[in-house]
Amino acid sequence: MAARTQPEAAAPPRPAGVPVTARELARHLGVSQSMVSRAFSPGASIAPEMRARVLRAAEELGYRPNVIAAALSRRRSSIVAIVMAELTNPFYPAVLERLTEALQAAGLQSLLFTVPPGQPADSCLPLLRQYHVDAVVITSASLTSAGAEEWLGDGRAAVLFNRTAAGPTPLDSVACDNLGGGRAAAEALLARGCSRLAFVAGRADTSTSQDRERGFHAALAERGLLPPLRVEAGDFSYEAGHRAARALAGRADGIFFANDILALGGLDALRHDAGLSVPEDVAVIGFDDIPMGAWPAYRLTTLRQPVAAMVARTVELLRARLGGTAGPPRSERLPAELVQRRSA
Amino acid sequence: MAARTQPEAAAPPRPAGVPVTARELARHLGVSQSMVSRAFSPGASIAPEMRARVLRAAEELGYRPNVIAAALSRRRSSIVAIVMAELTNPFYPAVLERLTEALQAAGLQSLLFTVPPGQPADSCLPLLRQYHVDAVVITSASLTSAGAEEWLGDGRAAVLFNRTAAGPTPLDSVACDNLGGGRAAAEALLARGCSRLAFVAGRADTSTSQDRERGFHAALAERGLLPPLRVEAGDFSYEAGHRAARALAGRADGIFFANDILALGGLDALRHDAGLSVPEDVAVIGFDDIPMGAWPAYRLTTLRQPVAAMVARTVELLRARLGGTAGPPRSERLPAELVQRRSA
DNA sequence: ATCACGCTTGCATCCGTATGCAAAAACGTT
DNA sequence: AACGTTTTTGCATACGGATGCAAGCGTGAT
Repeated sequence: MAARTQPEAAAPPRPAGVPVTARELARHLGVSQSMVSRAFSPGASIAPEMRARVLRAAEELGYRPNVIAAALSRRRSSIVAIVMAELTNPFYPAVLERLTEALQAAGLQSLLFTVPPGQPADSCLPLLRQYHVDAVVITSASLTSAGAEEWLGDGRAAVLFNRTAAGPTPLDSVACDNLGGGRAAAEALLARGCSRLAFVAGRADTSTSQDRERGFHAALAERGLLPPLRVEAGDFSYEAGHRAARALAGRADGIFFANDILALGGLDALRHDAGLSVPEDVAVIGFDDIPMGAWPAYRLTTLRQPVAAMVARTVELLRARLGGTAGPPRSERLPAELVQRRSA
Repeated sequence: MAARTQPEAAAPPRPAGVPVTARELARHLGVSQSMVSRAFSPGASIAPEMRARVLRAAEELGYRPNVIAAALSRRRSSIVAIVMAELTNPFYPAVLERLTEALQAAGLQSLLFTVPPGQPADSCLPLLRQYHVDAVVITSASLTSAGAEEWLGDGRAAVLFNRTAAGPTPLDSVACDNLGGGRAAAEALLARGCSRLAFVAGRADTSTSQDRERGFHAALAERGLLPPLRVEAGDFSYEAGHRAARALAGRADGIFFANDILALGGLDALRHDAGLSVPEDVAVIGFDDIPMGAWPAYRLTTLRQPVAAMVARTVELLRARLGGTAGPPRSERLPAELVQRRSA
């Protein structure tokens, strides 16, 4: 206690930019460095008054624990890797923004990795290991099962976002109910009286495209209808949607695109290239609900992914895993919501 | 050398997921841990054969230096923070993607921070300090001069991307020649024969909006023309552009929007709300060249920012600063290119 | 009053790598 | 062959905090 008022024995005025360390703070308070450490560890064995005293002094001296050192010692970095491809699809930046915010709010930081579209996220694993990230959120890409097993070795978590793994997997995943969304799309088109339906697939190897297609098919099959026409765009891009729609012009009166960016490309092709009017000649439905779909030039009917809820669930899952609350891998499916606009 | 063939004295089969350390690798080779460290430090004092031997063994055993430990020891993390706001403006995800790639290629990782639009990046500084990031790239946000001075204390670098600081500043910045772009916009509109020009500002406190406006004004002033009408959208968003254009409908025959996302909103307002045709009744020019501007629904004439070059320059600047190649702060200005499409 | 027990605290050590310094080895010179 | 240089190598320690363990303290029960 005396230490508070005693002048520090030759405390050198620290140069700006050199951070205060726990040891220095401890010396200043006349306590041990352990106490400083414990003051900042929730649940540690420390008297409430001591903690308050340390925290107050930390505030005064501008002490902040060095996360790097903590990571080394605790073998936990509080860093979450976000692996993304397709940042050019506007759906993902929105996800990224919210995810980063949610992680920051949970005391975690986001290290961003990008992979070329279509590649599995496996190529990032060595880097992730090097950076000792605690967890990884993989979105717009997937992980091979070999990669998954390699990763989930010890206490490290992984969540697939907007993707599901094929077959049994040890990975958690959060996505929206793509099957249900596909059905809803079919129902909406049928309700409009469309009779010649078509589906435009994105990348054929993605669970999103596959599930949406399966739901779409299932709804038709239940009504005893023929399966829809099918075009594979090959890619989740405006240009791919544009090409796909040109191939369908005149052959369908209701098109369900695997996502919005495809649908926007499709809409433009139908209107500007094929000279058709939407929704009179052909109805169009997309998936995601990206902002541009709502613009007057498009007024795209679509299925909205509950991004906020998906992000929240993702962070919850991560924290549970990191906290050691094990349990079997979970596959969360949040419902998609039909947003009726002009295009259908 | 003998160690290579001698069986390890009771080397426990390491559990999967626990990484090999430099010490273990060293023991395996019968050399000191320092040698392993030096084998991985370019320019360190080590015999070429020794380095080769260590690297080969590292490959075999799957050793990768622990970046966290290295960061602690060297007081350098090889992590660059990217501070962003406005991820919903499609220009920035594109920047982010390329920046991350370029940094990865330079052996740096990107830690992503988001700040609310309009806020200075200062609120991130404590976190940046905690994470001991080496450098920060600030885009779609700025830093107060107090924040800048605080940050540039010791060896830490900062680059403003697509922003310039007001007044003298110790910060490097990379942006495109917004003034020149503004002039080019004016010239293009005048060349079309527009006589009632208008400028739509974004956030008034951003250097991008200000410089583009100043260039636009300057070109008009040089020709002895009156200054343009001016509307302040208040925000770089589609909706803001929409509102601004409605206010201008009928009062201008050539509008320069501070960026593309504003211009797209404006275009839709002019066409769908005001019933005007573009470019017949009113010509429109944007800035950035986001992908959507090229879509058939818009065909927006715009000024293209040389993103790839800007990113490359940014990474160069960062590396120079981190390498200690000091020099006075630089302000890089890369030329914008007029992309002629239908809207003007 | 005595003892057992629980809560606080400090001590010592560890996390995995980098690096200054001194010892050792390799090389060139006269 | 002896000696001065220049490389290479190993040793020891620092980086900043976390944590198991034992010592110190205060409490209640007997």
